[in-house]
Amino acid sequence: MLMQLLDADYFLNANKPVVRLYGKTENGNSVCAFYDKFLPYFYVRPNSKTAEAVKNIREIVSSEEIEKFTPSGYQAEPAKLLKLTITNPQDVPRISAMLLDQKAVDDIFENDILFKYRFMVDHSLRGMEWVDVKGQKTFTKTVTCPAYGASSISAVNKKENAGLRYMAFDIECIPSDITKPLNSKKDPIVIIAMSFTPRYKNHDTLVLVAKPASGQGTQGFQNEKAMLEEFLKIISAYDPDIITGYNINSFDLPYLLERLGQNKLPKFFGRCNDKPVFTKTFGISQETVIHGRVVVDPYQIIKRDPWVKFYRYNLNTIAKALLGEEKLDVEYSEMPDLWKGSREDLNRFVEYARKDAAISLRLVIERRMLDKFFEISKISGLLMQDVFGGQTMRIEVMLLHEFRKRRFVMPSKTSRTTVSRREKEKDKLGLKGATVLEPKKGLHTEGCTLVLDFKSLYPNLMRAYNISPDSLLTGGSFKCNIAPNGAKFIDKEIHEGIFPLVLTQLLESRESIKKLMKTARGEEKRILNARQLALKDISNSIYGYTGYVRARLYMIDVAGAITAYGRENLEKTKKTIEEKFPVEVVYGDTDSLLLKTSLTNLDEAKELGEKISKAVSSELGNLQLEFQKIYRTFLILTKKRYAGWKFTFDGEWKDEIEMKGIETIRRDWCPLVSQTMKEILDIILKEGDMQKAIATMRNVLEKLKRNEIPLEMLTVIKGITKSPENYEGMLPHIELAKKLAERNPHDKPRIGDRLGFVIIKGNQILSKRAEDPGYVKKHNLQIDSDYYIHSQLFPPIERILVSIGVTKGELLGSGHQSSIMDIMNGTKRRTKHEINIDFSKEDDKKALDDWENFVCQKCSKSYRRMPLQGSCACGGELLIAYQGSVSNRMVRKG
DNA sequence: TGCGAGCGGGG
DNA sequence: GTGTACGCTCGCA
Repeated sequence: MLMQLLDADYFLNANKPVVRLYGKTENGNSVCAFYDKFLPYFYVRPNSKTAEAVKNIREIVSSEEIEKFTPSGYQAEPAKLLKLTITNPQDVPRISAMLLDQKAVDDIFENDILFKYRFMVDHSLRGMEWVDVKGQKTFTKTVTCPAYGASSISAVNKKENAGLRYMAFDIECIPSDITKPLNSKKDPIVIIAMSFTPRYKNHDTLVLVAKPASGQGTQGFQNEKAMLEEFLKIISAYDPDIITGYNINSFDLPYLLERLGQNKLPKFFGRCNDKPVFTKTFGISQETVIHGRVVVDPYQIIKRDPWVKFYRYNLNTIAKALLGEEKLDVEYSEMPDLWKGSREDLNRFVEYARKDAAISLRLVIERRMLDKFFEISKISGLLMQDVFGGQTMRIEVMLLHEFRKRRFVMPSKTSRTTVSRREKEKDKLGLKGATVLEPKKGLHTEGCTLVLDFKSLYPNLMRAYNISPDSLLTGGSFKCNIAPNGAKFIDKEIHEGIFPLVLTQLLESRESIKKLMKTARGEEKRILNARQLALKDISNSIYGYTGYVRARLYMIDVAGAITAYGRENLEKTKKTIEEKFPVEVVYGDTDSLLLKTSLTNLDEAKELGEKISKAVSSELGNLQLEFQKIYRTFLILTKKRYAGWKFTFDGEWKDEIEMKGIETIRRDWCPLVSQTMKEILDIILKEGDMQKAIATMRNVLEKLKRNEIPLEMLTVIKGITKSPENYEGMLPHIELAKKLAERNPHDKPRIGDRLGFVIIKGNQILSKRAEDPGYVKKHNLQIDSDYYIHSQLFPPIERILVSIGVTKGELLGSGHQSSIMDIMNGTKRRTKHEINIDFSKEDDKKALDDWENFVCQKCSKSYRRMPLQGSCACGGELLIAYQGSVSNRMVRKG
């Protein structure tokens, strides 16, 4: 039997593990294979006490001498290790802790590989790949699908995907006390909406209601319990592979589990009957495991995508942006009334829920949200349930496959103490990051600016210089490459490192897929594209992994060698280009160079860009510098903050204003700021008319002073998430909510309401001066124009205007000295309301940026973002340093 | 400037 | 589940 591998787990039978592989046959049927001939094991580096200790631990059923390479530095000979086999996977942590405590081993390896992955790696099985199962049909009640007792299990090469069944669902709940947030222990689910692809019994959607109701695709029930029972029945009957819904991981699924418990209903709706569905909580994010199915949360996928950023991530914003579709308009605070109201009210509530479920499913299906993750699963070997996490697990499971093939062992997960030691060391010694060339600041309008960048720079550097944990030389004299940071890597003729080897496979595979894509069409082309994106993601993440303190293969010298070669390469290339071509390098960052030309003709500029690309690439040999695009005009404020009027050629020229590190939309900016900023940038870049830009700004300031800006343009909207007394600090919209409640005790703002506010003049602190725009209009109150000028408009726009040499005098120019003088004098006062531009949202586009921070060369002060002046407060030059972690906590100096 | 609390999405 | 993990922004000292 052939099946595509969807999920895996194991259960214990007489204290021995039985692996279960859940899959889909070619016909799209669900099946499960059982395999009981595989036991957990791990490796130790033995010492004089080992033999005795092993003898005394009865759980160890066998001990085998074995030769394996360890990946910390180049080793000519394998190490002599012991492979210890036990029976119950759950005993492994205890037994390895015991061996370590007794100092009965010198080292331990692979003692924390999840059992399902231990099995999969040893059988060369990867998630979403095909598996050949030889064996007999077996009768069991532990799984809900046909089961096979397998005598052998092996990987099969097959490209097609089996058809999958998708179900999205969305629950609606009513709080019993509308002044308090929802409480899953008390507040019932009243509606469950579902959406299916393919259809379920001729239904695209189905809505269950916990009170009598009727209608097309609507089913009423006596109470919550009866409705939940039907929901479980539908899941069982439809048997979805993918369960999805917006934010289901941290809302709908945990809430549903709690309600099932409260109603004394079973929590079994996966494909096995012996393990309930459960939610794991870590920090803030939650994840629900439904054995044998895949939980997909489009919210988490969209939010974590480094390539696409939205300013909000609620379903309405996302659906509008990705589907051109909006939610039905129902406020949380209306829901209790709709639930208790007329038939029409209830119907509106039902249709609201139905649409949410339908939109969530459309996001996943129409936006092909899973294509890339299916490929990541196949490439890394992770099961679908785990591909939505971070890069670390992907890399480690992928490497585990490669390690096994090449007789290497994987170090164990980094202990807490080692993590903090690495953090301290890194903090002290630092890790130099990439070069960011000093920008030729200001506006470049005369000639075109060419943008060129190195293709897969870090992966290719690793290949070119054989940079890898297992090729790093720690002693001995061998033929080697010496990196600019002093690290030595053995010549690849003697030993090719595992990282370069894996990267070569990934990059070559990507190149051949890109070739296939040229002639492919439709579905086939889409899958190829998803695969090349997945390959790119994984190859780009390997460098970051080597400097991530929690990585099993953390090697600071390896990470340092990569960036050192990168810096050397960028400087060299800059020199070469400036010597050979009539261009000036105006900026460059890590792997990119921006070259200013004297050419005003796009076609000529393109020709020059391609010529430079060819010349540099052929000189460098193993690295390719590609011509990307043209900025007809280019404005750079500081390192990492710039905007350009971009032109790309794809049969014809296309143009667009492109911004990096400059944001025009932020949640805490009123629409006036976004609009003015866009207008000014457009004028500067497309018209190059400074006077017009200044006049535009001045015009807005004056209108503000004269109260001529419509209130909508000044309104910031924020939602109330809990009752006012539960807010600790002072927030404008909460203060406003209190005021509104006092004014109108019969219609207080409720949890879930969204309040728009403007800031009015007065002597109280800012938050107390938040006011309802309608109230302001009615009572003809004065808005606080100083606030809007100082705290909203001026900070971002002043940075742009000043960078292009607009002097303060010029802004003062016309006859409004006194008022605008106030603004200028206010620059020092501004710190209080200063709004930092956050470029991380835009500039996260490169995965690499997640790993960077900025360290002063002179005083070693570190910054998470490039300061606005482009240098340290002490005046020293800032180097991009390597953060090597996703948490900003670790960046901070002690 | 540094720290700690609180929020996001969902109802 | 051979677990144990966010990242950013704001107010306040």
